[in-house]
Amino acid sequence: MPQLNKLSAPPQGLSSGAQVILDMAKRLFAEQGFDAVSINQIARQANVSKANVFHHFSSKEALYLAVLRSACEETVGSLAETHSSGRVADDLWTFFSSQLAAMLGNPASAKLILREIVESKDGRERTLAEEVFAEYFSRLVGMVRAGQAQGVLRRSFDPALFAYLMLGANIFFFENHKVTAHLAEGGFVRAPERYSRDVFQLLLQGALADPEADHQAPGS
Amino acid sequence: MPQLNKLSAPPQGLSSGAQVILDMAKRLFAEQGFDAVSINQIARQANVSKANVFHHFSSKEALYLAVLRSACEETVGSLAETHSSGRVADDLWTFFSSQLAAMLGNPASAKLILREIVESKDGRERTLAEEVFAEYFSRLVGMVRAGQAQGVLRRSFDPALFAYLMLGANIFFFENHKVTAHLAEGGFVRAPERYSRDVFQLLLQGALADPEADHQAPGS
DNA sequence: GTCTATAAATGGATAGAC
DNA sequence: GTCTATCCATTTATAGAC
Repeated sequence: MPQLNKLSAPPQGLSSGAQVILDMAKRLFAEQGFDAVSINQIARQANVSKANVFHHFSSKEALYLAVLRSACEETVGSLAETHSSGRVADDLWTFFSSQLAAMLGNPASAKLILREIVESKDGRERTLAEEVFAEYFSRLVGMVRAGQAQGVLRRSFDPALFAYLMLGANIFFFENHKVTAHLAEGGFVRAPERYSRDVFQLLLQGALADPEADHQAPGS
Repeated sequence: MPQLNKLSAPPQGLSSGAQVILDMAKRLFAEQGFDAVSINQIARQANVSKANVFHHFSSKEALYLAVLRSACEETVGSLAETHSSGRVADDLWTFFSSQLAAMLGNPASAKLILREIVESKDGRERTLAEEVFAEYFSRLVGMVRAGQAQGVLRRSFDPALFAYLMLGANIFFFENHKVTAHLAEGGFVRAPERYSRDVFQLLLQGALADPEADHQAPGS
Protein backbone atom coordinates (compact mmCIF):
# COMPACT_ATOMS: atom_id res chain seq x y z
CA MET A 1 0.00 0.00 0.00
CA PRO A 2 2.30 2.72 -1.25
CA GLN A 3 1.61 6.33 -0.55
CA LEU A 4 2.35 8.55 -3.57
CA ASN A 5 1.26 11.94 -2.45
CA LYS A 6 3.45 13.76 -4.91
CA LEU A 7 2.82 14.46 -8.54
CA SER A 8 6.50 14.97 -9.28
CA ALA A 9 6.88 13.08 -12.54
CA PRO A 10 10.36 12.16 -13.75
CA PRO A 11 10.92 14.22 -16.90
CA GLN A 12 11.80 11.74 -19.65
CA GLY A 13 11.33 8.18 -20.90
CA LEU A 14 12.91 4.98 -19.73
CA SER A 15 15.54 2.72 -21.21
CA SER A 16 14.16 -0.21 -23.17
CA GLY A 17 15.09 -2.65 -20.43
CA ALA A 18 13.22 -0.69 -17.83
CA GLN A 19 10.26 -0.30 -20.15
CA VAL A 20 9.51 -4.01 -20.54
CA ILE A 21 9.73 -4.40 -16.78
CA LEU A 22 7.35 -1.54 -16.26
CA ASP A 23 4.89 -2.85 -18.83
CA MET A 24 4.82 -6.32 -17.31
CA ALA A 25 4.52 -4.88 -13.83
CA LYS A 26 1.58 -2.76 -14.94
CA ARG A 27 -0.23 -5.77 -16.30
CA LEU A 28 0.34 -7.85 -13.18
CA PHE A 29 -0.36 -5.10 -10.65
CA ALA A 30 -3.57 -4.23 -12.47
CA GLU A 31 -4.79 -7.81 -12.51
CA GLN A 32 -3.74 -8.95 -9.08
CA GLY A 33 -2.98 -5.93 -6.94
CA PHE A 34 0.18 -4.79 -5.21
CA ASP A 35 0.57 -7.46 -2.57
CA ALA A 36 -0.29 -10.44 -4.74
CA VAL A 37 2.52 -9.74 -7.20
CA SER A 38 6.15 -10.47 -6.37
CA ILE A 39 9.25 -9.00 -7.97
CA ASN A 40 10.23 -12.55 -8.82
CA GLN A 41 7.06 -12.98 -10.84
CA ILE A 42 7.55 -9.73 -12.68
CA ALA A 43 11.17 -10.54 -13.46
CA ARG A 44 10.37 -14.04 -14.69
CA GLN A 45 7.57 -12.92 -16.98
CA ALA A 46 9.64 -10.03 -18.29
CA ASN A 47 12.57 -12.38 -18.99
CA VAL A 48 15.00 -10.51 -16.80
CA SER A 49 16.63 -11.24 -13.48
CA LYS A 50 15.21 -10.10 -10.20
CA ALA A 51 18.29 -7.99 -9.51
CA ASN A 52 17.78 -6.19 -12.78
CA VAL A 53 14.39 -5.04 -11.62
CA PHE A 54 16.00 -3.51 -8.55
CA HIS A 55 18.63 -1.91 -10.73
CA HIS A 56 15.99 0.06 -12.61
CA PHE A 57 13.60 0.65 -9.72
CA SER A 58 14.90 1.21 -6.25
CA SER A 59 12.14 -0.78 -4.56
CA LYS A 60 8.91 -2.59 -5.22
CA GLU A 61 7.02 0.46 -4.08
CA ALA A 62 8.98 2.69 -6.43
CA LEU A 63 8.13 0.35 -9.29
CA TYR A 64 4.48 0.47 -8.35
CA LEU A 65 4.58 4.24 -8.27
CA ALA A 66 6.19 4.39 -11.69
CA VAL A 67 3.52 2.06 -13.01
CA LEU A 68 0.74 4.14 -11.53
CA ARG A 69 2.23 7.38 -12.84
CA SER A 70 2.41 5.89 -16.30
CA ALA A 71 -1.21 4.78 -16.07
CA CYS A 72 -2.32 8.24 -15.04
CA GLU A 73 -0.41 9.86 -17.87
CA GLU A 74 -1.98 7.53 -20.41
CA THR A 75 -5.40 8.22 -19.00
CA VAL A 76 -5.23 11.99 -18.99
CA GLY A 77 -3.69 11.85 -22.43
CA SER A 78 -6.54 9.75 -23.80
CA LEU A 79 -9.10 12.42 -23.07
CA ALA A 80 -7.02 15.53 -23.55
CA GLU A 81 -9.07 17.35 -26.16
CA THR A 82 -12.81 17.61 -25.63
CA HIS A 83 -14.20 20.29 -27.87
CA SER A 84 -17.77 21.24 -27.21
CA SER A 85 -20.27 20.84 -30.03
CA GLY A 86 -22.73 23.35 -28.64
CA ARG A 87 -25.39 20.70 -28.03
CA VAL A 88 -25.15 19.70 -24.38
CA ALA A 89 -26.79 16.31 -24.83
CA ASP A 90 -24.28 15.45 -27.53
CA ASP A 91 -21.37 16.61 -25.43
CA LEU A 92 -22.55 14.49 -22.53
CA TRP A 93 -22.93 11.52 -24.82
CA THR A 94 -19.46 11.99 -26.24
CA PHE A 95 -17.97 12.19 -22.79
CA PHE A 96 -19.94 9.25 -21.49
CA SER A 97 -19.33 6.84 -24.34
CA SER A 98 -15.69 7.73 -24.85
CA GLN A 99 -14.94 7.34 -21.17
CA LEU A 100 -16.17 3.77 -21.15
CA ALA A 101 -14.39 3.10 -24.43
CA ALA A 102 -11.18 4.50 -22.98
CA MET A 103 -11.38 2.23 -19.95
CA LEU A 104 -12.17 -0.84 -22.03
CA GLY A 105 -9.42 0.10 -24.47
CA ASN A 106 -6.82 0.31 -21.72
CA PRO A 107 -8.10 -1.88 -18.92
CA ALA A 108 -4.78 -2.18 -17.13
CA SER A 109 -4.41 1.55 -16.56
CA ALA A 110 -8.05 1.94 -15.64
CA LYS A 111 -7.98 -0.91 -13.15
CA LEU A 112 -4.84 0.43 -11.54
CA ILE A 113 -6.29 3.88 -11.04
CA LEU A 114 -9.64 2.66 -9.80
CA ARG A 115 -7.98 0.22 -7.44
CA GLU A 116 -5.78 2.96 -6.05
CA ILE A 117 -8.78 5.20 -5.45
CA VAL A 118 -10.83 2.59 -3.66
CA GLU A 119 -7.90 1.23 -1.68
CA SER A 120 -7.02 4.65 -0.30
CA LYS A 121 -6.52 4.25 3.40
CA ASP A 122 -8.00 6.13 6.34
CA GLY A 123 -6.86 9.71 6.88
CA ARG A 124 -4.41 9.77 4.05
CA GLU A 125 -3.75 12.69 1.72
CA ARG A 126 -4.93 12.96 -1.83
CA THR A 127 -3.21 10.67 -4.30
CA LEU A 128 -2.24 11.06 -7.90
CA ALA A 129 -5.06 8.78 -8.97
CA GLU A 130 -7.56 10.96 -7.19
CA GLU A 131 -6.24 13.98 -9.06
CA VAL A 132 -7.10 12.29 -12.33
CA PHE A 133 -10.52 11.35 -11.10
CA ALA A 134 -11.23 14.85 -9.88
CA GLU A 135 -10.23 16.24 -13.27
CA TYR A 136 -12.66 13.93 -15.05
CA PHE A 137 -15.38 14.71 -12.62
CA SER A 138 -15.11 18.47 -12.68
CA ARG A 139 -15.28 18.55 -16.44
CA LEU A 140 -18.43 16.48 -16.46
CA VAL A 141 -20.07 18.56 -13.75
CA GLY A 142 -19.41 21.64 -15.85
CA MET A 143 -21.24 20.12 -18.80
CA VAL A 144 -24.27 19.24 -16.73
CA ARG A 145 -24.35 22.67 -15.18
CA ALA A 146 -24.21 24.23 -18.64
CA GLY A 147 -27.13 22.06 -19.69
CA GLN A 148 -29.15 23.32 -16.78
CA ALA A 149 -28.22 26.91 -17.50
CA GLN A 150 -29.41 26.50 -21.08
CA GLY A 151 -32.67 25.00 -19.89
CA VAL A 152 -32.03 21.70 -21.64
CA LEU A 153 -31.81 19.88 -18.34
CA ARG A 154 -34.05 20.26 -15.35
CA ARG A 155 -32.68 22.45 -12.59
CA SER A 156 -34.19 20.45 -9.78
CA PHE A 157 -31.20 18.19 -9.23
CA ASP A 158 -27.60 18.68 -8.20
CA PRO A 159 -25.40 18.68 -11.32
CA ALA A 160 -22.64 16.93 -9.37
CA LEU A 161 -25.05 14.19 -8.46
CA PHE A 162 -25.96 13.56 -12.05
CA ALA A 163 -22.33 13.59 -13.09
CA TYR A 164 -21.59 11.16 -10.30
CA LEU A 165 -24.30 8.83 -11.57
CA MET A 166 -22.93 8.90 -15.10
CA LEU A 167 -19.38 8.23 -14.01
CA GLY A 168 -20.56 5.56 -11.62
CA ALA A 169 -22.57 3.77 -14.29
CA ASN A 170 -19.51 3.51 -16.50
CA ILE A 171 -17.09 2.51 -13.79
CA PHE A 172 -19.48 -0.01 -12.31
CA PHE A 173 -19.94 -1.58 -15.71
CA PHE A 174 -16.23 -1.64 -16.39
CA GLU A 175 -15.38 -3.30 -13.11
CA ASN A 176 -18.16 -5.84 -13.22
CA HIS A 177 -18.92 -6.70 -16.81
CA LYS A 178 -16.97 -9.94 -16.66
CA VAL A 179 -18.97 -11.06 -13.65
CA THR A 180 -22.36 -9.81 -14.76
CA ALA A 181 -21.89 -11.42 -18.15
CA HIS A 182 -22.65 -14.85 -16.71
CA LEU A 183 -25.55 -13.61 -14.60
CA ALA A 184 -29.00 -14.97 -15.34
CA GLU A 185 -30.74 -11.77 -16.46
CA GLY A 186 -27.52 -10.08 -17.45
CA GLY A 187 -27.80 -10.62 -21.17
CA PHE A 188 -27.77 -6.87 -21.64
CA VAL A 189 -24.03 -6.70 -21.35
CA ARG A 190 -23.65 -8.34 -24.74
CA ALA A 191 -22.02 -5.24 -26.17
CA PRO A 192 -20.56 -2.26 -24.33
CA GLU A 193 -21.78 0.14 -27.00
CA ARG A 194 -25.30 -1.05 -26.50
CA TYR A 195 -24.96 -0.72 -22.73
CA SER A 196 -23.56 2.75 -23.14
CA ARG A 197 -26.38 3.89 -25.37
CA ASP A 198 -29.21 2.41 -23.34
CA VAL A 199 -27.92 3.62 -20.00
CA PHE A 200 -27.31 7.09 -21.33
CA GLN A 201 -30.80 7.24 -22.76
CA LEU A 202 -32.26 6.18 -19.41
CA LEU A 203 -30.24 8.70 -17.44
CA LEU A 204 -30.88 11.53 -19.85
CA GLN A 205 -34.59 10.78 -19.84
CA GLY A 206 -34.58 11.39 -16.11
CA ALA A 207 -32.70 14.64 -16.46
CA LEU A 208 -34.28 16.34 -19.44
CA ALA A 209 -36.46 19.34 -18.96
CA ASP A 210 -40.13 18.69 -19.59
CA PRO A 211 -41.03 20.60 -22.77
CA GLU A 212 -38.03 19.32 -24.68
CA ALA A 213 -39.51 16.19 -26.21
CA ASP A 214 -37.69 16.66 -29.50
CA HIS A 215 -34.32 15.42 -28.27
CA GLN A 216 -33.28 12.38 -30.22
CA ALA A 217 -31.10 9.72 -28.72
CA PRO A 218 -27.51 10.15 -29.87
CA GLY A 219 -27.09 6.57 -31.06
CA SER A 220 -30.20 6.38 -33.20
CA MET B 1 -7.24 -15.87 -3.86
CA PRO B 2 -9.21 -18.74 -2.41
CA GLN B 3 -11.76 -20.60 -4.45
CA LEU B 4 -14.89 -21.38 -2.39
CA ASN B 5 -17.18 -22.99 -4.87
CA LYS B 6 -19.17 -24.79 -2.23
CA LEU B 7 -21.95 -23.43 -0.10
CA SER B 8 -21.54 -26.12 2.56
CA ALA B 9 -21.82 -24.11 5.76
CA PRO B 10 -20.67 -25.59 9.06
CA PRO B 11 -23.83 -26.03 11.14
CA GLN B 12 -23.23 -24.22 14.43
CA GLY B 13 -21.43 -21.30 16.07
CA LEU B 14 -17.82 -20.92 17.10
CA SER B 15 -16.09 -20.94 20.46
CA SER B 16 -15.45 -17.49 21.88
CA GLY B 17 -11.74 -17.71 21.13
CA ALA B 18 -12.38 -18.49 17.52
CA GLN B 19 -14.96 -15.73 17.29
CA VAL B 20 -12.63 -12.88 18.17
CA ILE B 21 -10.14 -14.18 15.63
CA LEU B 22 -12.81 -14.35 12.98
CA ASP B 23 -14.08 -10.87 13.76
CA MET B 24 -10.64 -9.33 13.57
CA ALA B 25 -9.86 -11.26 10.40
CA LYS B 26 -13.06 -9.99 8.85
CA ARG B 27 -12.17 -6.40 9.61
CA LEU B 28 -8.67 -6.74 8.23
CA PHE B 29 -9.55 -8.78 5.15
CA ALA B 30 -12.31 -6.34 4.32
CA GLU B 31 -10.05 -3.33 4.60
CA GLN B 32 -6.88 -4.66 3.02
CA GLY B 33 -7.70 -7.78 1.05
CA PHE B 34 -6.53 -11.36 1.36
CA ASP B 35 -2.88 -11.03 0.39
CA ALA B 36 -2.16 -7.86 2.30
CA VAL B 37 -3.14 -9.37 5.64
CA SER B 38 -0.88 -11.84 7.45
CA ILE B 39 -1.83 -14.36 10.09
CA ASN B 40 0.71 -12.65 12.30
CA GLN B 41 -1.18 -9.38 11.98
CA ILE B 42 -4.51 -10.99 12.73
CA ALA B 43 -3.13 -12.82 15.76
CA ARG B 44 -1.43 -9.72 17.14
CA GLN B 45 -4.52 -7.52 16.83
CA ALA B 46 -6.75 -10.23 18.25
CA ASN B 47 -4.38 -10.69 21.20
CA VAL B 48 -3.75 -14.37 20.56
CA SER B 49 -0.78 -16.31 19.29
CA LYS B 50 -0.29 -17.20 15.67
CA ALA B 51 -0.47 -20.91 16.48
CA ASN B 52 -3.84 -20.38 18.08
CA VAL B 53 -5.20 -19.04 14.83
CA PHE B 54 -4.10 -22.24 13.13
CA HIS B 55 -5.67 -24.26 15.90
CA HIS B 56 -9.10 -22.83 15.12
CA PHE B 57 -8.71 -22.54 11.37
CA SER B 58 -6.72 -25.08 9.44
CA SER B 59 -5.19 -22.55 7.06
CA LYS B 60 -5.28 -18.90 6.08
CA GLU B 61 -7.57 -19.78 3.23
CA ALA B 62 -9.92 -21.65 5.55
CA LEU B 63 -10.05 -18.61 7.78
CA TYR B 64 -10.82 -16.38 4.84
CA LEU B 65 -13.58 -18.72 3.75
CA ALA B 66 -15.10 -18.73 7.22
CA VAL B 67 -15.00 -14.94 7.22
CA LEU B 68 -16.63 -14.72 3.84
CA ARG B 69 -19.30 -17.24 4.74
CA SER B 70 -20.12 -15.25 7.85
CA ALA B 71 -20.36 -12.08 5.79
CA CYS B 72 -22.71 -13.69 3.31
CA GLU B 73 -24.93 -15.03 6.07
CA GLU B 74 -25.16 -11.61 7.67
CA THR B 75 -25.98 -10.06 4.32
CA VAL B 76 -28.71 -12.44 3.24
CA GLY B 77 -30.12 -12.27 6.75
CA SER B 78 -30.33 -8.50 6.64
CA LEU B 79 -32.68 -8.52 3.66
CA ALA B 80 -34.54 -11.75 4.25
CA GLU B 81 -38.11 -10.49 4.27
CA THR B 82 -39.21 -8.13 1.53
CA HIS B 83 -42.98 -7.99 1.42
CA SER B 84 -44.48 -6.17 -1.51
CA SER B 85 -46.66 -3.17 -0.80
CA GLY B 86 -48.51 -3.32 -4.10
CA ARG B 87 -47.07 -0.01 -5.29
CA VAL B 88 -44.07 -0.78 -7.47
CA ALA B 89 -42.40 2.59 -7.00
CA ASP B 90 -42.56 2.15 -3.24
CA ASP B 91 -41.19 -1.36 -3.42
CA LEU B 92 -38.30 -0.18 -5.55
CA TRP B 93 -37.62 2.62 -3.14
CA THR B 94 -37.67 0.29 -0.16
CA PHE B 95 -35.27 -2.07 -1.86
CA PHE B 96 -32.98 0.70 -3.03
CA SER B 97 -32.72 2.63 0.21
CA SER B 98 -32.48 -0.37 2.48
CA GLN B 99 -29.76 -1.92 0.37
CA LEU B 100 -27.53 1.11 0.77
CA ALA B 101 -28.38 1.30 4.45
CA ALA B 102 -27.49 -2.37 4.88
CA MET B 103 -24.09 -1.87 3.26
CA LEU B 104 -23.32 1.23 5.30
CA GLY B 105 -24.52 -0.51 8.43
CA ASN B 106 -22.17 -3.43 7.93
CA PRO B 107 -19.34 -2.14 5.77
CA ALA B 108 -16.95 -5.00 6.51
CA SER B 109 -19.27 -7.67 5.19
CA ALA B 110 -20.25 -5.59 2.20
CA LYS B 111 -16.67 -4.82 1.27
CA LEU B 112 -15.69 -8.47 1.56
CA ILE B 113 -18.45 -9.61 -0.74
CA LEU B 114 -17.90 -6.88 -3.29
CA ARG B 115 -14.18 -7.48 -3.25
CA GLU B 116 -14.69 -11.17 -3.80
CA ILE B 117 -16.96 -10.51 -6.74
CA VAL B 118 -14.64 -8.08 -8.48
CA GLU B 119 -11.51 -10.08 -7.74
CA SER B 120 -12.94 -13.23 -9.28
CA LYS B 121 -10.31 -14.63 -11.58
CA ASP B 122 -10.44 -15.68 -15.21
CA GLY B 123 -12.49 -18.74 -16.10
CA ARG B 124 -13.40 -19.66 -12.58
CA GLU B 125 -16.70 -21.06 -11.39
CA ARG B 126 -19.36 -19.14 -9.56
CA THR B 127 -18.56 -18.21 -5.98
CA LEU B 128 -20.63 -17.88 -2.86
CA ALA B 129 -20.46 -14.11 -3.07
CA GLU B 130 -21.85 -14.19 -6.58
CA GLU B 131 -24.75 -16.30 -5.38
CA VAL B 132 -25.67 -13.55 -2.96
CA PHE B 133 -25.35 -10.91 -5.63
CA ALA B 134 -27.43 -12.89 -8.10
CA GLU B 135 -30.14 -13.30 -5.46
CA TYR B 136 -30.25 -9.56 -4.88
CA PHE B 137 -30.25 -8.84 -8.56
CA SER B 138 -32.97 -11.26 -9.60
CA ARG B 139 -35.31 -9.92 -6.96
CA LEU B 140 -34.82 -6.39 -8.18
CA VAL B 141 -35.27 -7.32 -11.82
CA GLY B 142 -38.56 -8.96 -10.92
CA MET B 143 -39.79 -5.73 -9.35
CA VAL B 144 -38.91 -3.67 -12.39
CA ARG B 145 -40.52 -6.18 -14.71
CA ALA B 146 -43.67 -6.06 -12.61
CA GLY B 147 -43.68 -2.29 -12.88
CA GLN B 148 -43.51 -2.52 -16.64
CA ALA B 149 -46.29 -5.10 -16.75
CA GLN B 150 -48.49 -2.78 -14.70
CA GLY B 151 -47.74 0.09 -17.02
CA VAL B 152 -46.16 2.17 -14.28
CA LEU B 153 -42.77 1.99 -15.94
CA ARG B 154 -41.98 2.40 -19.61
CA ARG B 155 -41.51 -0.82 -21.52
CA SER B 156 -38.84 0.56 -23.83
CA PHE B 157 -35.90 -0.48 -21.66
CA ASP B 158 -34.48 -3.75 -20.44
CA PRO B 159 -35.62 -4.31 -16.84
CA ALA B 160 -32.28 -5.95 -16.02
CA LEU B 161 -30.50 -2.84 -17.23
CA PHE B 162 -32.48 -0.60 -14.95
CA ALA B 163 -31.94 -2.94 -12.01
CA TYR B 164 -28.25 -2.95 -12.82
CA LEU B 165 -28.19 0.84 -12.76
CA MET B 166 -29.88 0.97 -9.38
CA LEU B 167 -27.60 -1.60 -7.84
CA GLY B 168 -24.60 0.07 -9.41
CA ALA B 169 -25.54 3.49 -8.07
CA ASN B 170 -25.66 2.15 -4.54
CA ILE B 171 -22.52 0.05 -4.75
CA PHE B 172 -20.57 2.82 -6.43
CA PHE B 173 -21.59 5.21 -3.71
CA PHE B 174 -20.74 2.76 -0.98
CA GLU B 175 -17.29 2.02 -2.33
CA ASN B 176 -16.40 5.62 -3.07
CA HIS B 177 -18.15 7.86 -0.60
CA LYS B 178 -15.04 8.28 1.51
CA VAL B 179 -13.08 9.41 -1.51
CA THR B 180 -15.77 11.52 -3.13
CA ALA B 181 -16.47 13.23 0.16
CA HIS B 182 -13.37 15.38 -0.22
CA LEU B 183 -13.99 16.08 -3.88
CA ALA B 184 -14.55 19.65 -4.93
CA GLU B 185 -18.14 19.40 -6.22
CA GLY B 186 -18.90 16.35 -4.12
CA GLY B 187 -20.81 18.12 -1.40
CA PHE B 188 -23.83 16.04 -2.32
CA VAL B 189 -22.57 13.10 -0.33
CA ARG B 190 -23.28 14.97 2.90
CA ALA B 191 -25.84 12.39 3.92
CA PRO B 192 -26.44 8.94 2.46
CA GLU B 193 -30.19 9.27 2.93
CA ARG B 194 -30.19 12.37 0.82
CA TYR B 195 -28.07 10.71 -1.83
CA SER B 196 -30.41 7.74 -1.86
CA ARG B 197 -33.49 9.87 -2.27
CA ASP B 198 -32.12 12.15 -4.96
CA VAL B 199 -30.60 9.38 -7.04
CA PHE B 200 -33.74 7.31 -6.84
CA GLN B 201 -35.82 10.24 -7.94
CA LEU B 202 -33.52 10.84 -10.90
CA LEU B 203 -33.54 7.21 -11.98
CA LEU B 204 -37.26 6.78 -11.52
CA GLN B 205 -37.91 9.94 -13.50
CA GLY B 206 -36.13 8.33 -16.44
CA ALA B 207 -38.10 5.13 -16.13
CA LEU B 208 -41.64 6.27 -15.46
CA ALA B 209 -44.27 5.90 -18.13
CA ASP B 210 -45.37 9.16 -19.71
CA PRO B 211 -48.98 9.71 -18.62
CA GLU B 212 -48.28 8.83 -15.02
CA ALA B 213 -47.37 12.24 -13.67
CA ASP B 214 -49.10 11.64 -10.36
CA HIS B 215 -46.36 9.50 -8.86
CA GLN B 216 -44.95 11.22 -5.87
CA ALA B 217 -41.39 10.76 -4.78
CA PRO B 218 -41.22 8.35 -1.85
CA GLY B 219 -39.17 10.63 0.36
CA SER B 220 -41.34 13.69 0.06
C1' DG C 1 22.79 -3.11 -17.83
C1' DT C 2 22.53 -7.66 -16.75
C1' DC C 3 23.65 -11.45 -14.29
C1' DT C 4 24.52 -15.19 -9.98
C1' DA C 5 24.74 -15.56 -5.25
C1' DT C 6 23.35 -14.32 -0.91
C1' DA C 7 21.59 -11.76 2.98
C1' DA C 8 17.80 -10.61 6.23
C1' DA C 9 13.10 -10.66 7.13
C1' DT C 10 8.55 -12.41 6.86
C1' DG C 11 5.21 -15.52 5.17
C1' DG C 12 2.25 -19.88 6.29
C1' DA C 13 2.24 -23.87 8.94
C1' DT C 14 3.65 -27.65 12.62
C1' DA C 15 5.42 -29.87 17.16
C1' DG C 16 4.85 -30.32 21.59
C1' DA C 17 4.49 -28.40 26.44
C1' DC C 18 0.95 -26.67 29.61
C1' DG D 1 -7.47 -23.92 23.99
C1' DT D 2 -3.49 -21.48 24.32
C1' DC D 3 1.15 -20.89 24.27
C1' DT D 4 6.65 -20.89 22.78
C1' DA D 5 9.74 -22.52 19.69
C1' DT D 6 10.80 -24.07 15.30
C1' DC D 7 10.66 -25.40 10.15
C1' DC D 8 10.81 -24.19 5.56
C1' DA D 9 9.45 -21.60 1.54
C1' DT D 10 9.27 -17.13 -0.29
C1' DT D 11 9.81 -12.26 0.04
C1' DT D 12 12.35 -7.80 -0.65
C1' DA D 13 16.71 -6.17 -1.26
C1' DT D 14 22.02 -6.08 -1.69
C1' DA D 15 26.97 -7.45 -3.18
C1' DG D 16 29.84 -7.99 -6.57
C1' DA D 17 31.35 -10.28 -11.08
C1' DC D 18 30.91 -9.53 -16.14
